Amino acid sequence: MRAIAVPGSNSETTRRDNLSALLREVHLAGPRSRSDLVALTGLNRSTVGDLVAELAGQGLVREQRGDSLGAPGRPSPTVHADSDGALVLAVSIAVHWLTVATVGLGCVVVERVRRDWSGEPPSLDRVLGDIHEMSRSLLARPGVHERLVGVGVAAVGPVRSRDGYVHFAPNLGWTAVPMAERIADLLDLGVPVMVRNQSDLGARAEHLRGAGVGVDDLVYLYCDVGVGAGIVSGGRPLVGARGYAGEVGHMTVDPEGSPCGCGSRGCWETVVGERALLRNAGHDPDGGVHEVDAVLRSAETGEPTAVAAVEALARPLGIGMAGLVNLFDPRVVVLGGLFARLAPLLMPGVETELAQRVLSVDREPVRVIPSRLGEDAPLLGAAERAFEPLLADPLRGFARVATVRDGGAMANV
Amino acid sequence: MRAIAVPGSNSETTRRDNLSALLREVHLAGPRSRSDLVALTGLNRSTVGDLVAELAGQGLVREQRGDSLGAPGRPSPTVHADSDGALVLAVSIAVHWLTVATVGLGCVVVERVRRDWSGEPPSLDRVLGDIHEMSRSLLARPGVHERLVGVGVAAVGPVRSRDGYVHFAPNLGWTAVPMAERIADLLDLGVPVMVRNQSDLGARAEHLRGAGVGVDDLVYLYCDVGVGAGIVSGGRPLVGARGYAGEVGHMTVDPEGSPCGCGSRGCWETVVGERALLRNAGHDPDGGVHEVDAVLRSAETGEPTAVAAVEALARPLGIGMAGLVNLFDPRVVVLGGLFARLAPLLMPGVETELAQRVLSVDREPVRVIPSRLGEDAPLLGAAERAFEPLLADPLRGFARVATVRDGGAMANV
DNA sequence: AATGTTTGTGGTACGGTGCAACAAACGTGA
DNA sequence: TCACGTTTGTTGCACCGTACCACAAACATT
Repeated sequence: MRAIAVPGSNSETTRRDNLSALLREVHLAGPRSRSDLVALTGLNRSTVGDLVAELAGQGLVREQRGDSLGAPGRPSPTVHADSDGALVLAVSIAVHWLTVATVGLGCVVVERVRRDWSGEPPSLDRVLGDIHEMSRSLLARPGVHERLVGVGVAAVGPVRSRDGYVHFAPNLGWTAVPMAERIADLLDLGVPVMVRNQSDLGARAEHLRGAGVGVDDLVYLYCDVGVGAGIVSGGRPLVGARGYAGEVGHMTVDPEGSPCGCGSRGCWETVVGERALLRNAGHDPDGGVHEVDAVLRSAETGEPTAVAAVEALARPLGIGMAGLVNLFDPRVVVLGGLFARLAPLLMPGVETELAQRVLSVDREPVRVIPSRLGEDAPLLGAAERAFEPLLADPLRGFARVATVRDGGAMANV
Repeated sequence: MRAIAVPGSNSETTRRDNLSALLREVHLAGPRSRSDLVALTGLNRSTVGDLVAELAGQGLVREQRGDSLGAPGRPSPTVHADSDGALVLAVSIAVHWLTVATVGLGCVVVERVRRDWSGEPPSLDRVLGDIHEMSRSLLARPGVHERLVGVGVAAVGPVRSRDGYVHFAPNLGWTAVPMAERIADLLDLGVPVMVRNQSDLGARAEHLRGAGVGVDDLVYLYCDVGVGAGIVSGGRPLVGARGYAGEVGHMTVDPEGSPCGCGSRGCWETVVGERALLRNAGHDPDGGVHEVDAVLRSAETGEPTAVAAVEALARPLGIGMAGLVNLFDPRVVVLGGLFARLAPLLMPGVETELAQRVLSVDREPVRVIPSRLGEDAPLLGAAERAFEPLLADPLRGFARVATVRDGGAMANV
């Protein structure tokens, strides 16, 4: 017989779902009066009072005397997420830098540390060592351990969602890294470690707290060195069967094009990625962040070859983006990473291709906008992902787990 | 304040969800013993008994004495969906033909009528007239009206899910058709009329009852005259902000390619669609179904130019498919419509491109398989879509609606 | 200061599922 | 043929969660 299709509901699931809805609301949307929560959920006043009291008892939310804003009637107390009530450790691994932060409920960054790498891409051991060291200083603060509910990691390359395994990261030269397991062993915290692709987490952050708030269908295009996308469709992240969805960088755009690090040729990434920009500008394609900065500064001053190098990305970017728009029908495309920095120079060329190639149905044109969270998007997305089990079940979120590498049931969330 | 994010749960929603889970199970998976339902849902024996009794009271399911299959213990009665308990009218509009059917719960086709068009594509009025006439004979059967819960329509071209509006259908020469409204006015049945794109509905049918049963992540590639895709991700259909997701036919594959009916140029559809096949074979690109049959028969006998014409589709098909696989990370790609008929000849070339261009992470290779439902897929998907409101809320499914054009809350299901 | 409005609070009612005991229906083995 | 173990339906009751109602508290208005 088939596995459980839809597990049945009972009073426990009802309670859990309602607690989850309230905690998620104050976590994502900020402080809310209790009467607002009544209106939002449609639940009864007494029920909301009871639920909020339970969340407050767990230390997850706090209530403050409501201030009357000139309205008649008894003021409703304000409920807000307690940023000390639960914490996560968020890690963002990029090709050129590493960020580690402790983040409190409500997505409040408590403390953050960043380390830049220059020259050659760092080895895996170097990165793991840095994560270890930087985390230790953050976790040493009093009370942090007790309130820690998870670790979220944004990684370069395709990540298998089931167990946070990174099969390869061509732009870092890594292969076969059981990333979640390595980090879990390293930190030994007894909380779940969730590893996801940086683009997927960037999309999550922009959707929940950035340029895509309130937009349930968006495509987030991210360029670190390679190019990836995170897709939110119907308010849910698109993950795919194993977690590899969104690998737009390796769509073939020219069957006879240049070889790509992935083994194929003519991948989109070879014509719109960081290396393509540097090559266009006559710089060393592997020059890294400093060379990119140099090209950007030149382009901003109007230096012709630099401007031309940037603008040469616009057409293939626009053509590929048009395909993505036809595929996903998003309301918004958010440009992240390098694309966000290049946005002013890229937009005219991109818009030209979109106008020509997006299926012109009745819709208002797709809005293409730069990221609002910038380089922090993957980090904040990692934090949000780590909070997810607590938000889904506020009473069990603190349970220490035996298996610390992701969670089967929550693999595709 | 923001709109309701997550409506609260109470005992009513619990009851509704559990009734829905049971009805959906017997509708989709066929007859189930009550003890199976207990195991599947995790609900208590008494609860399942009560729920089944309520569904039986509504005439939606029936119980039969269970036959003991040599196992000890009291036999559990078999619960099966009552195919007379609820009916939908399913309509499938293709470029070359039209099918109308009444379909009972459990997706039992009660009666079906098909009409082929030859020569020029039919006018909108002709099609609507045929739908009217064919439906009337099906609906004239005694008892049909009372048990009818909805109308599902598979249409050519992008369909706006909110209201079933077809902005244009280039392969039929239609523009600006409020299809759901037109059909609702035509039939005047007082039940919701849901119009969706044929590829989206084909994907739904293959997912629920065809080649993709049990596969929660699949891409369904459908070729009627144009090329479209229906995507199921995480068990849910991908719809996009307005319902236009999956328009793969108009991804640019050659920026300088031939012009397409959509106004752009170099669209995928121009190199892998029906017209491309006929052009490759030296036939009239607009020759329609008879010319296609002629090419297929020649190819099957090994006639070289016909074989070459088919095989010439394989490479661009494989390249584009590789991009889709990288984007969606499906477990299965289902070939529908013309692609299913061409599958044996196309597969070698397609597999070559996939092997080269799909990001070779640890996954087992994507399986590319032909449709199991063939030309019926969009029809059955339309039926499934029409059953959805009943399955989601078995007690209210029979309520006659004032607004018969789709449903706001269920627009993106 | 009186009044109307809005909201929190506490007690009770209602609905849904879970549980335990019993009965029914089967196969097995003496 | 009958006693026994096993599995499952059935029934009455307990438990849990939310809804409802009445009342009190806290505000603005007049």
